Amino acid sequence: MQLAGNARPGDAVGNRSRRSSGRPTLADVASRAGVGTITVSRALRDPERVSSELRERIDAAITALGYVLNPNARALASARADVIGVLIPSLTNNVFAEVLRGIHDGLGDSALQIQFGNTHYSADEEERLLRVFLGQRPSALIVSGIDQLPATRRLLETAGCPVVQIMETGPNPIDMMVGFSHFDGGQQATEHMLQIGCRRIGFLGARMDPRSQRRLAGYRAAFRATGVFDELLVTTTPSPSSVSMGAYLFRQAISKAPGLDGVVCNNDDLALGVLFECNRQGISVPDRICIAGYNDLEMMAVAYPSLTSIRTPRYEVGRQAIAMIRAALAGDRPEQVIVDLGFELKVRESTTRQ
Amino acid sequence: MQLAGNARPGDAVGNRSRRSSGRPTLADVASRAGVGTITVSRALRDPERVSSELRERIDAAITALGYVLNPNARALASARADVIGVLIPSLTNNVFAEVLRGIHDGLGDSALQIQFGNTHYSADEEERLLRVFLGQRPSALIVSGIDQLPATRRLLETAGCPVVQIMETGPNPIDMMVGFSHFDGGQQATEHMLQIGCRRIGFLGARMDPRSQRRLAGYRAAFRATGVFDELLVTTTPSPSSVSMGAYLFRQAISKAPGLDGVVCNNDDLALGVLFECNRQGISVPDRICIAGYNDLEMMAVAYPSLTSIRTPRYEVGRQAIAMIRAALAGDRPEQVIVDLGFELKVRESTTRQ
DNA sequence: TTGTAAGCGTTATCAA
DNA sequence: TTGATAACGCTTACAA
Repeated sequence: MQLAGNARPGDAVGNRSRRSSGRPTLADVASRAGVGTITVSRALRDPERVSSELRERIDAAITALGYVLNPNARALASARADVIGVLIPSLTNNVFAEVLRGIHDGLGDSALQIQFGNTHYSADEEERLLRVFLGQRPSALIVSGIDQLPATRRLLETAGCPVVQIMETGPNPIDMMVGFSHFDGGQQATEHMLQIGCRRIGFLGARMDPRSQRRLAGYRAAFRATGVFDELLVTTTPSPSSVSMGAYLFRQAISKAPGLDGVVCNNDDLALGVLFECNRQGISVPDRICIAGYNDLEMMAVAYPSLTSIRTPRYEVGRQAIAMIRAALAGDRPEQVIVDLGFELKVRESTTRQ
Repeated sequence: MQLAGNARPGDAVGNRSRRSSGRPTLADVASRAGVGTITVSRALRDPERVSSELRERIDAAITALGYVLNPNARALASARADVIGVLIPSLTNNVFAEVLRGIHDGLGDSALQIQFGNTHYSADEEERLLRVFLGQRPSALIVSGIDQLPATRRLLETAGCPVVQIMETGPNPIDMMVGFSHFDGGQQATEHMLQIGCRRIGFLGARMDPRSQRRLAGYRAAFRATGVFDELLVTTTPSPSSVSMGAYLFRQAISKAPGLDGVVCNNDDLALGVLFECNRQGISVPDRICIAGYNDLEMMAVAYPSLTSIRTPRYEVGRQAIAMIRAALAGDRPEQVIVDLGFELKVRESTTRQ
């Protein structure tokens, strides 16, 4: 990396205008290697198509010059940026942070970059960001959930690139989908509690975005088969989810729904808050109150008592989304465009009664 | 937005080559408004410098055409991308997720975009990503911590754009710095425990990145003044931090350091794990063991007993970093290039003895 | 397999 | 204040 010594090859110094960035360009590499610029371009994109002799000379020149390709010039010339636009509703929600981690890991050594947008759970903001992203002609797009606005959906349908809806599955994919059923998760957690003998099972929910709504719907469905339902058992808030919100909602629930003997929570933060509040009030878990969370964050298994939860494959969702995009970009679009990664009910001490 | 109807103005259809993306360009806007392209460009960048009459015609044309500026072309022509490169060590660590949130919020309506890189706590990966970022000629760079490799530091010093080191402060800023002292945090938490009467205070640490090391150093320093130190009190692991790791480290600590009566934890996840383990083993908190965490995540105040922690201004660090960058980009570089945002010891039940 | 010429859509330069 | 022209660094189209 003799950047200082000869970043500017002799034959180019004179030509270099004041506008130049001063960094070596493809042309610099080409002239140093004694080949045409297009050959260097090809050597970079598809080494197979360049003779091994030239390839070696080019590689040497690149190393000597410390050359780095200018992605803006590439994007401009090819009318296509090596960028995947990712729209997710929250950064601080651990669940989406793990999706993002899966996406990054899925990228591996590919040249693709992630352009990330935080919609703050707003469909309007999602559409606004999408328009910005589209201006860059991204290679692919990832959006969260399946409840896009009609106009957003139209934009995505005509985006001219692979689109993956993540975290949920449903009937009408825009293009591809990777996720799991939130309805089933809510239902299964509730059925499990009914099975172990709970009768007055509350539902605690915060934020209540579309996925939360479907978990709630699943909870209601579980009662239709077995239990006796009471609207007072449901306690929700549009406010963001947090551990303290879990404690707060539980206080509300227990005061308005007499005989409460279990709570199905919208997510793990709420569940942890419920556990703490039970500890504080001296309410025994699981003897008097059973608790179930959603997502199965790492802490659930360690809590005392350990907390039952629905394990969701969020990291895998990110990886799978990228895998499908890379396949589509490589020309072989996956046959299965709707991938349901499922979930797993992790039964722990908080719903285990002797 | 009559995109469908006349996205391609009549006078441009014939000229448009097959390479074109099909989207309206600056030239399309210009010809529709009856002005030169450069005038449209100016109207976009600095409306003040264009007469109000032309500005109106241009705005009308932009709306009619549904024009969106091509950032790649802009970056290529100006040799400068409206991108801020952000290098942080982890995505799933809640602390950095909040820094990122602060950064995003600090951006507000500015045209700046974030390009994010995950170093996975590796200095080599940091340098590799930095080289990639530098290829895009970013408007500014944000890096985590103050322990860059010498070569990384040199790259940053010659990057030719504002650079902010975040999450820590120290003596030799590359350019600017926003953070707080981890040494002081570790020291203050430990001194607090010594004050309330603990004598055998353990230190639990995971990951042990440079910031963790300095917290540990602060912990040691607290003993120098008051307590009697014993190397057996320190239990660390290079493995990532987690709640279960907290429980695990505590089991180790209590078995090797007889008489342990308090633990200062590297972060809140570990502290929560300690609390759960104490619950599990029937060890009373704070009567027999006092606990302190680090960062003061939201759950700490809700836990039962509530957990003492060092409140760190991570969201504010992100906002402040962007504020300093925007100021520098606007031409008035902050006078104070090292900003120490401080921290606050939050004393709670886990270190409150009657 | 390699090269030439002509863009890609914007902005810097210089002139009017 | 406005505009014509030439970059910016790369890739597509076409030719050899």
